[in-house]
Amino acid sequence: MTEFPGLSIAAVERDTGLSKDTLRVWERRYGFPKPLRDIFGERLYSAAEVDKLRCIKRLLDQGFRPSKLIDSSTEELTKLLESPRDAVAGIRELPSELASILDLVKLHRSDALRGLLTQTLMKHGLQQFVAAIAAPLNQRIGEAWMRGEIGVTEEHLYTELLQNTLRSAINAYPIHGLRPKVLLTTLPGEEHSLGLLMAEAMLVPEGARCVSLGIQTPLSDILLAARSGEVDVVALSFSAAYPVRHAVEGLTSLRGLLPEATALWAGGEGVRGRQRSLPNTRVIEGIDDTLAALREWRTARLDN
Amino acid sequence: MTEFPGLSIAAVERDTGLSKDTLRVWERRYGFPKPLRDIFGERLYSAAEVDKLRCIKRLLDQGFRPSKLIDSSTEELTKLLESPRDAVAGIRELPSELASILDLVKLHRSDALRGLLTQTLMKHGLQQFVAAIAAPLNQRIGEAWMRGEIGVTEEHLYTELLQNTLRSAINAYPIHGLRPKVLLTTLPGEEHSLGLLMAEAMLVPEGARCVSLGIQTPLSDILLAARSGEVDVVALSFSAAYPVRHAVEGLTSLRGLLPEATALWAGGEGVRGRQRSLPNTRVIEGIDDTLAALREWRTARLDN
DNA sequence: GTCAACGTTTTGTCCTGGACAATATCGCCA
DNA sequence: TGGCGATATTGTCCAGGACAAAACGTTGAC
Repeated sequence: MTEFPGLSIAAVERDTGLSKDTLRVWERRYGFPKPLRDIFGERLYSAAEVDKLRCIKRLLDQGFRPSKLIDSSTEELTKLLESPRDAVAGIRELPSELASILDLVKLHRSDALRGLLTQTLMKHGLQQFVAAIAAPLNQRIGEAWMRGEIGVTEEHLYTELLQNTLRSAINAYPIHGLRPKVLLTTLPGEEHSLGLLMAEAMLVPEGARCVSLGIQTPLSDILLAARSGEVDVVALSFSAAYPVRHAVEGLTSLRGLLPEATALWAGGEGVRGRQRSLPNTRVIEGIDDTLAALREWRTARLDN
Repeated sequence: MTEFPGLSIAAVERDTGLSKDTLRVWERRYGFPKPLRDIFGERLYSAAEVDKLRCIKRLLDQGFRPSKLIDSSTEELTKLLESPRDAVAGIRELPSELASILDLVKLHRSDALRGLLTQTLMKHGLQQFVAAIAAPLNQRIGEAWMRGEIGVTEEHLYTELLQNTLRSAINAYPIHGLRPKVLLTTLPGEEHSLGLLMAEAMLVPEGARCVSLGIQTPLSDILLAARSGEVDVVALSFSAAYPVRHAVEGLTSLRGLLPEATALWAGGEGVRGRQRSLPNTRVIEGIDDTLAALREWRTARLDN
């Protein structure tokens, strides 16, 4: 490896998501980061500094304040990232925004809805937004549709706009980590993609490397992709509408064909409470449980 | 509607792709843009300024220099954008990027692919990206899939990532204009959503107000939405896989049921060359034709 | 006339250091 | 315990200076 000189401030902005202004003001106030300068006084950030900045950014998104983090070492920060994840499960009463969104859906106020979704996402961060807003909302919308309170149009509109919001946020994450590499998709016949998208939204901020294939990938192609791509986890989503029998059959046969080292996760209403029928498969009970599954995978990997 | 005060510099950066630094230095050097200031001296850009900036950015991407453009009116810039698109921007050497993207798809390099898509989009602007990159690429991928050169996995991966990229860009447009209000969807049975997304991506930068319902909206619900929502145009997308007979039948019956004042557009491979069978429906031949259809609607509206 | 080399202009990005709005945190009192 | 000002923290904005990289224009040799 040739000694690399360092990253420019623009590169660090892209890689960490911290604005140039923020990087400069931190240096002024806290003395970190303290990048070298090139011949002409421009900042050159080291790889170590960028790593630490990435950790800090992630903790920031979880509600920590910069001053509490900036003096810690990268190791301490990493530990903090892994262990005490109550922050996400914490604050749990956001019914006001939830109701507002639901109202806008019923009124077809698509512009306002788009704005409110984005705004709510910004305010709570991606994971909180998914866990506390999007997931409950999906359920409400589904119920309302069953009761005939809302029509197909409203449900479609909501799905589209939520998809835009989530995909924007996912796409904006500068670096999708390394391990585990998670392959996300659904079996043929499953029409719903929101579950997949929500799972991806939970995983990406944790530094998991997500590869989504969207819905309806044939079993043989899932296997092919999992084998050729050095995939650590195959994650499938099943909506309430998916026949349980198909889900269990598909998962069992997939489990038999996948390499033993590859984990298999199954989530969504369609498999809720089916852990007993699915040995060697991790059934994810509710969107929060995604993070638990991830933590389990990581600790298991440390022991080996 | 309440009079909106203006956009902050951060909003304009997101909206136009011009950095804050660039915006400030242009103001200093050229005297444009010259935004108002709020109580506390912060810039507030008007909608007109942002429109002009968008034009300039697009021309910049085509090889013009700022100093030659900055004194022209928005009308002159628009004319420049429309007429000599192929003459000046004869720089149609996009096959290199196209080939790179195709290679990355084949190699499953999802992270690199994501980066390249975003980067290419930034470089060419949303509309150019769709017309010159995304649309041809779709065709290539489709052909390669038919010939067995690529598998389901690759095609799914490509679709997902392109969707992320386009939805991010669409979602980033802060103000979706006012007229025409366009309702985008597909008839039941259509599985492909990329055509819809590309159409939306072409329309949104033109100031059309797009409401997408995603795929597979029943005819009755399309009618309901069109009537209740004061929709000017209903736009449907048909992939090559969609049975022509169904398309023609669906469109004909929809045309009969929609108010006369509501325009009906149909696009995609599935209806290409079918204008003769579809009176009072505007068949959109190719993605570029979307803009022509929009222009027609607007001039027709002026005459009335 | 073509093309390479070199000086000039244009243009985007980076710099410093100051300021302030928005938000979080703390201390107080009911 | 819970509301509510005071205070501290933090991100973003501003001005104006500077310079590297790229585009442009000119010259001269072949």
